[in-house]
Amino acid sequence: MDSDKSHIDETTPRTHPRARRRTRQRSVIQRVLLEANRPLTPQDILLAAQARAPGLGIATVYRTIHTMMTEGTLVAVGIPGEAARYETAGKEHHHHFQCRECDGVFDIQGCPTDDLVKLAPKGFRLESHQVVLYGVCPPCTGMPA
Amino acid sequence: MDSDKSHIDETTPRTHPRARRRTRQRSVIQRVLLEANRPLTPQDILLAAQARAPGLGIATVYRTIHTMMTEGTLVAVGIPGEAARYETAGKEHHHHFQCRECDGVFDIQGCPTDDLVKLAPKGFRLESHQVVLYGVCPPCTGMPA
DNA sequence: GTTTGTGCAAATGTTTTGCACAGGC
DNA sequence: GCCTGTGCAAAACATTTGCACAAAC
Repeated sequence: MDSDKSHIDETTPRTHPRARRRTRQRSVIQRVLLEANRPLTPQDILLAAQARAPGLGIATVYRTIHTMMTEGTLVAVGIPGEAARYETAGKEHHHHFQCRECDGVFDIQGCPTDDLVKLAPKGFRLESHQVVLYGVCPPCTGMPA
Repeated sequence: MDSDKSHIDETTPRTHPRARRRTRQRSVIQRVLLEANRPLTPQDILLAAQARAPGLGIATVYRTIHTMMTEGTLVAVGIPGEAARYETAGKEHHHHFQCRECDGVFDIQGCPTDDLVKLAPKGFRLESHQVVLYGVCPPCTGMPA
């Protein structure tokens, strides 16, 4: 659906059927994650990445996720009972809102860090935290987005 | 590849090969959930329930989880990248702490509700929320529990 | 040359579903 | 009798891993 060279530098020399696109798929995945302004599931990432690099496999998505999480450049966002979603860690510290109507996840600003720190019981070393708000997003309440 | 009766003594009245334990397994599962004072994974629930009702199947665990979530008597606790954990909803409102060393999840008391309410952007209808703190638990820091 | 990243497919793990049947009504 | 809950097994879906080989160095 897109001629590779159109927007992917990827310097693809296009030699054999399957001899190409051997350049860092990771960069493709990173771009997808950077451009999304909300957490994505592995499947979301796969689909978006395949649009840019056809043939990219799900294994590469998972491997890249793990690599980036280890590096600390990606964070997992937990949504109860659902597949994990991931987003780049570079962003300003923030939290999420999930709409129970459309299941969409939105970034929200602000964080009562000081209040959360007080929650950690004695003896527990607090390193990070996550807040998820649930409710209904503007479109789903009938309001304009 | 095992003769059923060979090792399932388990107080099995042993009438027919599989004519027994036909009573509400759900009550067994509910008891397990009530007695646990922390969120459990479906596998945790299965093991604990099987100790009380041998032969109870994983499908029953999942079906009961769904039923109870629909009723609102069970809530899912989201831990990024891991299997969902569940706990009874009746408890006092609280949140969780997960140790990154042992992966254990602990209940913690207190909740800065008022501060969290302020986080919801205009137009978003806030219905509930969840806070997860991450760090290291006392045993894993070398301190006595 | 060696090392690394990748696609593919198989393996593993998790959750859901179809079905037959026991128990409660 | 009918309805519901259940065990079992298979299916569906999610995630990880082994392997061969191309690309990068």
